[in-house]
Amino acid sequence: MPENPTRPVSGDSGTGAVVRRGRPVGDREAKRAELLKAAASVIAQEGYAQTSLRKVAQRAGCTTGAVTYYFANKEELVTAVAESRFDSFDAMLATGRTRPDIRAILERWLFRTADDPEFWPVMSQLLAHARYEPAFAAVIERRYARHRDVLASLLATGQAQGSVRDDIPADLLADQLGAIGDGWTMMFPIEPGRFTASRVQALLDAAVTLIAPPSGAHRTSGS
Amino acid sequence: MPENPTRPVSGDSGTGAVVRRGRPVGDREAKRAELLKAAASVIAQEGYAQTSLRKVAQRAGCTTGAVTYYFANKEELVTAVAESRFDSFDAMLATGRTRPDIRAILERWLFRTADDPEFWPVMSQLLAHARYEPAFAAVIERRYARHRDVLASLLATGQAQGSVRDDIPADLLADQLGAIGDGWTMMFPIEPGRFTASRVQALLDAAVTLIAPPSGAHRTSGS
Amino acid sequence: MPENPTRPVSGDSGTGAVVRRGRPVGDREAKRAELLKAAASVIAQEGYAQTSLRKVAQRAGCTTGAVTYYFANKEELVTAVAESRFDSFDAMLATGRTRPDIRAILERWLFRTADDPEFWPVMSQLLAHARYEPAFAAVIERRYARHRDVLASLLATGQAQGSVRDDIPADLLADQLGAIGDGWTMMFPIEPGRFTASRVQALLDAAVTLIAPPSGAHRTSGS
Amino acid sequence: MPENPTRPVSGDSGTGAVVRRGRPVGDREAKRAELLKAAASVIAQEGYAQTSLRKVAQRAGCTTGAVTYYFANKEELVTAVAESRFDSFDAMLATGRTRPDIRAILERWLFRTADDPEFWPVMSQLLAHARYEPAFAAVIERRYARHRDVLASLLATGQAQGSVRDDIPADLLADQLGAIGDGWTMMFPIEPGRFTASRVQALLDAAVTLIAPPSGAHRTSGS
DNA sequence: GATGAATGAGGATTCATTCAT
DNA sequence: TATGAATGAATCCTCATTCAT
Repeated sequence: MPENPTRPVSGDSGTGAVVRRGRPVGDREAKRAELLKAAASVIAQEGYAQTSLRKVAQRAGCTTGAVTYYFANKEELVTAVAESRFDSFDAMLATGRTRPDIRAILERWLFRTADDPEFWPVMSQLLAHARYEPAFAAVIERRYARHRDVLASLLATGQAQGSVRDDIPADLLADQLGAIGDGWTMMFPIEPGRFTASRVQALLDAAVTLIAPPSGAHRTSGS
Repeated sequence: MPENPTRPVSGDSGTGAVVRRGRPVGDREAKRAELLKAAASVIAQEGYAQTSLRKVAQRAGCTTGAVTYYFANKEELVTAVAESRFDSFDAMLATGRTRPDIRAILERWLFRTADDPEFWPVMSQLLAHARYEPAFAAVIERRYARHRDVLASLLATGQAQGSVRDDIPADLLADQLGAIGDGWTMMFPIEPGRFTASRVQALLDAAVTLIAPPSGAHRTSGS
Repeated sequence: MPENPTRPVSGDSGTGAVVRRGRPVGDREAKRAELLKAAASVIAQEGYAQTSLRKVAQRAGCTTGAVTYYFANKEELVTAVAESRFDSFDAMLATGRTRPDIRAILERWLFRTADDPEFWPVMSQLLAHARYEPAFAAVIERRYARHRDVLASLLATGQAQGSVRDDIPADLLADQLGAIGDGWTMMFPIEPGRFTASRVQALLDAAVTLIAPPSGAHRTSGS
Repeated sequence: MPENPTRPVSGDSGTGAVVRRGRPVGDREAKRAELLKAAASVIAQEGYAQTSLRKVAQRAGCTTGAVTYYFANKEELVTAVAESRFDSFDAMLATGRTRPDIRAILERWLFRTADDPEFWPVMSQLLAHARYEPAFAAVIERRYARHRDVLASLLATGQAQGSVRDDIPADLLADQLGAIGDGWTMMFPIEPGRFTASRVQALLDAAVTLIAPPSGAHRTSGS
């Protein structure tokens, strides 16, 4: 009988690369990552309510027994999916952290879809379900708080440099931008047609203008 | 074990109406509204994924058969719930339309919870599920488009009057505010503790400041 | 009220095999055959319209879940029943093929009940339902065509040997005999009392006389 | 409360014409005939297993209450459908009874579809279900016995006139022809494509040849 | 370590029937 | 006379979970 598989994964497991350190065979983490990928895929394509362990197993090309072997139960699987998504989001934010270009960061923040088209659908499903799965809500709360802190300190830096308006505290600005990101996360899967490239650019310009210092305001164009 | 089906049920169903076999007064719409209320309540408290017709029936104090009598299937029920929620939101917006105070409108818009504490949870569940129920996504799209138009024209009026910044087109501003509202709709059920009255006021102030004309910017306080 | 699902079931399921949770010996085909037998039995005794997966499960001494585990859905189960019936009919025809006695063959063909008293009722139910289950009609068509071919070639041989009238093409004779078999298949379950042994013998004699060469006609006696 | 509606209809009600004698309004029999037609139509198109009172009511353009008002229960409705089908079959046979042309009679007997394309499907469904509905089997038995008698006496007449072979008793011949008719009744709905006009003619010729006196045998052609 | 057979509760939906109006 | 609201059991099917192998 395996050791209790309830131990959460804390490594970066969201980039799709299979992590292989030490023993290269029978890698438990690799198998878990594989299942997480399959689970995220099912959630994105079928919706949380229609996600079943059976479908995840089929997508991963294994048996139902394997899923419950690697994850104690459904809740644990879903929670792990959430963790891995946040990992991948964190990795995305970390990229190019060298030059803190506020526009580039916002772009990644608000339209976090570049490399992973399933990111938005998955996150919207997880967010919606968080309220009803306490262990799961905890993950969201913890990770979101961290994100808000990162974003707030980024904005504070911007305010100190004069590139961000300082008539609103950085933490409130971070909350507003976070809410905008969440709002788009929800709407994008429903109305993808409304989010053309040019519309996204215009929305981004508008967001930058909103948080720019008053003197730096510049006219943006609608779609 | 089922009860003898020939014995008429005479218990109180909760609304004070006595439930009987046979043909009661045919107030079809009232009964539908009652069921919609029950459905919304279940969705809010249990989440969409855990909502079943059986639970809705129990909450409404009737049998499952009664639910499927009034609504052809689950999809129809849920879609009707969505419509009714939008109706109540529209009614809320219409109230006090006489003086278009931008702050009051935003308050109602972004924190649409005053009279209906279940509004946010229900909407967040419906939004999340819209993608996977086409008939349902159609309702969302149609209603949201209307809302955005209303908000955009409101903001355009504000721009003409000088109370709203005009360096961003009204439709883009409306989109941003809509996204903020959706974002909070999602987060509020997950982290209600974060949305204290004072924090909500601060967020509202910040939002007003964001869309105010540059010259009218005024310092807001964080939480 | 359901029993505690953690307690393993240990009762005898009727066939002598002890039913247990977990992974038993994986004799998939044997279990399927067992379920098919149960299904045929239910169809024969209750009629297709009153056949449910639950009844099949009860007859087989297992749970409904087990049935849907071995057969994706009802249609697949019923189709498999049809195939297995045809298999058994084919096997019956093949028996004693050594001496092609036309009367013995007809007897087996028209009164295919010798070893399996449920054969007629099952076939009549399946036949009647075939029209409304395409996947199922396909099985019937394919198998019936083969049977007609076998019968026609048999009759052609008889014609060549002079034991079968040759003023009617063999394929038409085969169709007529096939129709007679189907007709009796339908009527036997409804009026079993009419099919006494002597009446069956008389019908068989009459059928043989019908297809005998004119010169070989001999007087048969009624019931 | 209406009088007990269990009294069976015994008039000719199968030609589709609405019977109106005496009081022309509120004609109970007319309404029943209308419902019977709807029921037969549903049985033919959906199959017995998929026939529900609701569907019958929809097809007839009335409420479910109306159906249970005119027929005590489903069994009574179905039994009445059977009676009406036999009525229409009897009427068909009675037509042109003046000159007892054996071939014309057989044609009507075996291919009773000329004026009512739903006749075969309905009869095949009713036949298949008869075994499991005693009240219903009784109707079948009684009516079939009458038909066999009619056919047997017809054949006996033919034998006396020398137009039918007399080496097989008339009652056995009638049974065989009846079985052929039933067999085709079953197969026609499943494989309509096999029953082309020319094939039907060939089958008919073959049947006539089968029962013709040995000396009168003539070569028929296959399809 | 990993499988997959089996479970049984619960899912949505359909149904024949009842009966107050 | 005729309606249609309401019932509750039964339908097929899916599910997370268990566990002998």
